[in-house]
Amino acid sequence: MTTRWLTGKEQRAWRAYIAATHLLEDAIDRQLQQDAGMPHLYYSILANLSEAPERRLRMTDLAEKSKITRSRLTYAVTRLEKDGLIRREDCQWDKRSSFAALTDEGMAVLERTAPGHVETVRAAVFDHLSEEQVERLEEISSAIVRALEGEETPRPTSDEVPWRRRSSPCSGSS
Amino acid sequence: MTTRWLTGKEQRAWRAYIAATHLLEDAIDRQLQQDAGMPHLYYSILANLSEAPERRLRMTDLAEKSKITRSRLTYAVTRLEKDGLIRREDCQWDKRSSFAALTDEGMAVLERTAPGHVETVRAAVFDHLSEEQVERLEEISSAIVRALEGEETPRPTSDEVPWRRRSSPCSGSS
DNA sequence: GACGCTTGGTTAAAGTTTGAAACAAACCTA
DNA sequence: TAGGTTTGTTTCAAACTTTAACCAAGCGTC
Repeated sequence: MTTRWLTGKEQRAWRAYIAATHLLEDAIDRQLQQDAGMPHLYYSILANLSEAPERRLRMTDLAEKSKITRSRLTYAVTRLEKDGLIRREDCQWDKRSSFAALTDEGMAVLERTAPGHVETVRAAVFDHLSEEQVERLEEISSAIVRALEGEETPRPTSDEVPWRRRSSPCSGSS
Repeated sequence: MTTRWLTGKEQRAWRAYIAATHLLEDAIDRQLQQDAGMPHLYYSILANLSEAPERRLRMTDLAEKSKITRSRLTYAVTRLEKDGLIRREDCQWDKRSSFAALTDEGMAVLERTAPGHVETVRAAVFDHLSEEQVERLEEISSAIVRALEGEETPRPTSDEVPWRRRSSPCSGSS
């Protein structure tokens, strides 16, 4: 099968995209490291928790929301726990599970540093985009996410299991 | 100064963008690790070299093209040199500099694995975008790059030095 | 209710990245 | 041309990521 190479237009778009994402991640990491003492990933872990019911999530759910592996999350949470920004809690319903819960101090850090973070994102991205471009960015990004979330396990080989992950059982109400 | 928070639209775009870039980098890393035995960054270092005159670049220029720090590049080149895909060469004109040059074996690896890489990029991105969206993606990405390359050194504090990096002196002709 | 499979989470070791500091060659200037 | 500065690169330690086990708790079933 002959390769479907990228067209000139696609190639330009691809290179610009790669450059943009790398520069952007670097810039955000630098800013957050400076102002919050942690890289972007760790910041968004805290942010994810802050939006969850009771400001806590099971490790697996948090990993999924953060799009990272569980082991990577374990390391991050250990570090953030040492810093006093996160607390681990046991799950009553499922003795295997454990929660990561945002502490008050963690919430405080988040509130203190959010403005600077938003400002960085604005300065790097949204201040330079028209409303129409913002919409396109969302469309394009979503298309990529769909394409990549669709495949998940590359080859189930036999029957296509239309398996749905059950929604987390014990992140329920008060 | 009151924070200019992201609008709902911007927030959706931002989250989709973050998710897309992370999933995409992961997918590409997995594929290249599998097929070429190296992560995306290392692959694009080789790719950058393959397009340079004489298939070689000074370390600093290569770092700049690859949008990474020099120390990160040093590590990567050391590894790729061990693998026999890159060779270091001294610079005659400036004894401080050194070149990284793509070996024939490196070129071969690139040629062998490029089709699979392109296929992955297509499957994740371009197969799902209209021509118009590709153009927007390029526009948007370029805007971000401009925003971030513009600032470089955050605060020259005193006078705005409109300093231009001189183009690499010894990546010239044969 | 013991076997086996799956899920939730951690650990250990190897690999990579970062950021600051070290070095050496090149440059500038009095 | 001696002294200080800039530039190109590397080195080192600490932080982070990955990969492949590992353990323990739930689940299914015979």
